[in-house]
Amino acid sequence: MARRKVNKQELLAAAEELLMERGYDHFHFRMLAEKLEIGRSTIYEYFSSKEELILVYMDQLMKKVMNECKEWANEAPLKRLKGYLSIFMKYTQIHRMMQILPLMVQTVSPELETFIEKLFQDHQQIYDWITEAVEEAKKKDEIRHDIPTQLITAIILSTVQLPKWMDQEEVISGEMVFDLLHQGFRF
Amino acid sequence: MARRKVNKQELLAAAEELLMERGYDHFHFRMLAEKLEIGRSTIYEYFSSKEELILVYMDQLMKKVMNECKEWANEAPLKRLKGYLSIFMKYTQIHRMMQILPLMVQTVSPELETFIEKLFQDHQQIYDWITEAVEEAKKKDEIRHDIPTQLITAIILSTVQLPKWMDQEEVISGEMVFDLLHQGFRF
Amino acid sequence: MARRKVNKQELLAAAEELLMERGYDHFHFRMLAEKLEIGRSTIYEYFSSKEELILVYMDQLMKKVMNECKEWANEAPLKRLKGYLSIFMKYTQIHRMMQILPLMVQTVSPELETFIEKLFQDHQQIYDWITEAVEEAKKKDEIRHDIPTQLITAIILSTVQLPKWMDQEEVISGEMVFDLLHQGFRF
Amino acid sequence: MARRKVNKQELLAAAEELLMERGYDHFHFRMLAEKLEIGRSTIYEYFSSKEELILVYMDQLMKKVMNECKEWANEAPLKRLKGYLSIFMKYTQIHRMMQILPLMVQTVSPELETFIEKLFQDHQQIYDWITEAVEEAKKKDEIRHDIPTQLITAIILSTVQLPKWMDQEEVISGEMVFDLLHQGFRF
DNA sequence: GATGAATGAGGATTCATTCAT
DNA sequence: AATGAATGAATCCTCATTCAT
Repeated sequence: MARRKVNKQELLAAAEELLMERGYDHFHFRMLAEKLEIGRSTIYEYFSSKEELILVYMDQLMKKVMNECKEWANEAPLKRLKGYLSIFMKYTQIHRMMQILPLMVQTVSPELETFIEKLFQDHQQIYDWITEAVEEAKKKDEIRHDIPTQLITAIILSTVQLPKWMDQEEVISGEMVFDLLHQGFRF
Repeated sequence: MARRKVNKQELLAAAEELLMERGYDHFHFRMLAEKLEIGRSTIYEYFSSKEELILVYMDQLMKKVMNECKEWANEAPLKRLKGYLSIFMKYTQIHRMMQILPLMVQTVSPELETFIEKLFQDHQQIYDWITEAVEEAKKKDEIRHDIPTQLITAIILSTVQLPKWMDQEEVISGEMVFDLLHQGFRF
Repeated sequence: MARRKVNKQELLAAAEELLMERGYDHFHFRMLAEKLEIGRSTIYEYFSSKEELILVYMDQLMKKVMNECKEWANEAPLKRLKGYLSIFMKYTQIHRMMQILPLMVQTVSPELETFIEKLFQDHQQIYDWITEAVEEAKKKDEIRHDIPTQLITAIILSTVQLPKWMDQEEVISGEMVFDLLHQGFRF
Repeated sequence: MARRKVNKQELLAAAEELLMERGYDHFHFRMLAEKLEIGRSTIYEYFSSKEELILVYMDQLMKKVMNECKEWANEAPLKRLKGYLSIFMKYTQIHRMMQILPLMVQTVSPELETFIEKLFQDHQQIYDWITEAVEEAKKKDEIRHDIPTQLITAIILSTVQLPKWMDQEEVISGEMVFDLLHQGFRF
């Protein structure tokens, strides 16, 4: 009776909030429907299953991150790494997402499996971009050779969730984190 | 009928495995019972609810981590940090656990709320130990003053999940990660 | 927007196909709409409910069968029976329909109940025509008196579904089935 | 609170009644649960899905029919046919069942598909037994050679639903139907 | 203790149907 | 006349939990 009008983006935005607040499995269509004040079944006009909605959401998120990463593609390797790092710190959700993904593989319908694979590939792509930058930097003797590339890549990726570990709303710039990793915290 | 003897520890160990494999929400008593070849209802002889089991598991894990941390209490601050870091890398599960915890607050029965609070306090305790060590080190001019203590603490805590980001079985020592954070990756 | 013109007959024809393919309960308006490439809600311009559509379809089918039956009305009883039999074998759908009908009684809205009754009456009418023919034939000593009229009627009606039991495309003439029932299969 | 005790057979028996009364798709677990005065979810302790329950029911029915058929295996062909015919008239449900089966193929999970195939094979088996009997009888010149075996088989199978076409409770013996098919209804 | 059996509460989905354009 | 969008009611199913033995 009440509300007549939703669209995919609105749904995805509301879903993102809930997904972050409550986590993957505490995320129900009932909640989503209540939040938007629409009927539960309305959601099925836009997404054919809960899984599909989540995957579409993840896909959009991934696309945004990848596009931002691409903007740094032509920069010098260290600058590029700094850029990546700032991006990751901005999209904290990605980390949760990559934890959820493997769990979904078990539940999901075959049609959606391709989707999941694509997301894994995208993630791998990002991983590879970092690796490349690190290796270029090593070639230019800008990064120590005695630290495995993998470890550097991993530590940069793990900044994704730095904000979670910090007290509340304290804002930390990518700049500063990069500096910490680059120079070390030694005096 | 008297199928098998079990005990709390066995239950907790099996629960840990499942919890790590399938995540909090795909963790069911049915699986747990099957894994141990016991009746589902038997579990209730040991834990009065699923939540309780999980919280007890978390508590034990936390205790282990805290005890290992205490062993380093009298070391010099930098050495202590290195020690902490190695511990965190060993107990990757802690990270997942700290993600689950806030979700549980919403669901849990009042009696267990105290339990959750205690876990948060424990976590805070660990956080404080790191903070202390960082600050001592700063006082001794062993750590740069221009980096917020909070950020250093956070980055040390976030190593907890480094192994997750790394290619499969590649083993990274706490030593090396500490060195990376300490000296930086610059050439 | 003005996607396509449809009319009642087109709808009924498409409905028949689906009804035969998928059965009463797997018959959905969504399918019907897709098949005709029209909007789902458009169907409601022609039929006020799913039940109504099905009943109208049945009614038309019944009318066709009855009309064909009437064409044999003035023939000699045995010839008439042979005629009926050929008709029934042609309209296999009738059998399914008569199975569905009793199920609908339970679900249908009061306005449509009259409709259903009418269909039952039509069916009864056909039944009566056969009965009449059988009895006339008995009177003329063309049919054995020791077999209950009811049984003969029933067996003639049951030929309706003979084609279903036969291997795929094998065509059997009404002529031959009548001969089988008439002479028996004994050598 | 109320009733504590059901078993598979009780469930299957109740299911049969409902299945016959309401048809395949108007058959819900809610009804079944209400009929037995048990909780709906209790049914899932015995059958992992609605489809499974129905298939198990069908399987049992088929087994009964086949066993009764086997009892006639050593009789002379005509007597055997008479036997079969009586059996089919007794198990009217089989006809409905064979109509439902093809519809289920589309809905059912892969594990149950094997089940369905088996049922089809069983049905084919029965079909083959009739065919054999007819052919033996033909060889002995007890059945006319000018009627296709297939047709005779089909007409015998179709007796399965004779009772449905007859007025209410009027009982017709297999004996009599066989006689009708054997001698024909001609005077 | 240990268990099998029963269940309620809650979530995902489907589908006929309504309604504003 | 035709439709897209929204929805409620009904269904299947899962799972933590209880209870009698």
